[in-house]
Amino acid sequence: MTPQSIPVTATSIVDAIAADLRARMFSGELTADTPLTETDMAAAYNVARPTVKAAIERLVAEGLLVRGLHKTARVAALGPAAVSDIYHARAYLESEILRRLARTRLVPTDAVAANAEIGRLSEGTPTDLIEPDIRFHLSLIDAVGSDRMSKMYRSLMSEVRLCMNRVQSLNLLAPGLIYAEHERILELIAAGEGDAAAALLDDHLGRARERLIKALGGEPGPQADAPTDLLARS
Amino acid sequence: MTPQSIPVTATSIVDAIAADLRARMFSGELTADTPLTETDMAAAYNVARPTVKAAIERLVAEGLLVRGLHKTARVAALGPAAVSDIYHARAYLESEILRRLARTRLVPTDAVAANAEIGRLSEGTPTDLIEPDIRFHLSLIDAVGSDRMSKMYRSLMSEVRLCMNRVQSLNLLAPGLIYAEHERILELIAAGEGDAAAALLDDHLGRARERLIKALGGEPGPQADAPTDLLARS
DNA sequence: CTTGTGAACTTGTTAGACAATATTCAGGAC
DNA sequence: GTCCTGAATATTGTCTAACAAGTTCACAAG
Repeated sequence: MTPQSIPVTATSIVDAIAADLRARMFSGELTADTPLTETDMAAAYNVARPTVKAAIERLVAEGLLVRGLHKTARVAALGPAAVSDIYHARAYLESEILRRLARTRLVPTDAVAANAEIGRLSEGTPTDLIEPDIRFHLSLIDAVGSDRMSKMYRSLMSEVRLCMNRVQSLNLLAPGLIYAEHERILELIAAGEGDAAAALLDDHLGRARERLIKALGGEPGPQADAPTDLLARS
Repeated sequence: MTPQSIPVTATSIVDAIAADLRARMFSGELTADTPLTETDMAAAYNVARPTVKAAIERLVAEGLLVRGLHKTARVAALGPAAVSDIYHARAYLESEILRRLARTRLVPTDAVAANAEIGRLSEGTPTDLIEPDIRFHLSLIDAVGSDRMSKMYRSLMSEVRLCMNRVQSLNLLAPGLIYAEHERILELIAAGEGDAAAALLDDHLGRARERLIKALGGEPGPQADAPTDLLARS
């Protein structure tokens, strides 16, 4: 999957640099608010400035970097508000997906395999659970076969991975509970109970959201969305 | 509470060119498969090639242009498979949104206004209905207050606008019916009947999808899209 | 008719440069 | 001492010119 050679000769240099920067952000080497000066990056990768500039702009479009006009790009510092938005969006996308899967009672085999791996890793460190957990949710989305849905959800998950390495104390994951809830979700899909599956997922993601926000030092406000612009219609 | 959001239009040349190209694609001036050669565009806009290159790459990331390595970028030719994918994704996003809105029984005022405009335009040409129709659906999404959901839905709608001008015979829109169904959706939200609202929207978008696919000369298969020439990016 | 060869065109990337803007830091006013 | 002001520095936005690498198409050879 990941292009292995750090020397940037694989496909497109811009692609390679963007992929490398992404990996370094996910691995925690590049922490939040780390500035990525174009000239420095160009020197580090031994390429010209426009090349690394294109890679940076791509990551800005993905939301992993932030930059203002004439300002140095920095690794996005996803705060409580961003985490809340990301997890709400995840819930919106995935709960509807569960309803559709439940209609056909189709249980993706990849999701089963990913959760089985989570079950086996109950003794490992919480960090090891991140990858299989992401695979579990991604396989559910991919099962509906919509390229655009998969792409959108992957974009959200990349932001999740970015803010995951902000909290060193990853005790926000309870392996046994996660495994059990995933398993229950798969059962509800097989049983055709879409509403129950969606409700459980809402709870599942809602608790993860609150824990992550608390770990980031924010107030876990249950909603705090849509304050204006709404009117009851009689 | 919100410290930012002062609408200063800090515009760069790249942004301006990207916006202009987008507008020209939506207006139908740039039709599907139109090649956008970098040197030609640079000459047309009287800017350097890297500048227009950045604008093109941005539109490629948005899915409005397609390009292979070392190949000229062209306006995306959204075929039946792409339209099916786009409308399914729309349904996934928006039906869940309707369920959440119905829980609080809050009807966005912008959606009411947009549909009222549709009602007044029942005599106009079908093309005039596109803008208010898009505004109607966008206001529903925006009402939940998730920046990422709004961004994702806007991305889908930009693709919709792009393939709209491929079909000159826009008789796929029945103004009266659209107005009535929109109104019914708002009523169901106000009544707290999320399931019914989601089901009606599914039908609403499903019929629009089939008409559009038929107008593009494809088979309106209910699901099961064979991935064709989507996103040649490596 | 198929297959290769080559020229023309286009993009990928580099180098250096200049202008515009942001940031920083020193110095002066109170 | 603190705050404001302004110049020096740093960084990005954009341009010009150029070369390398790849694609497309016409055309000739088999």
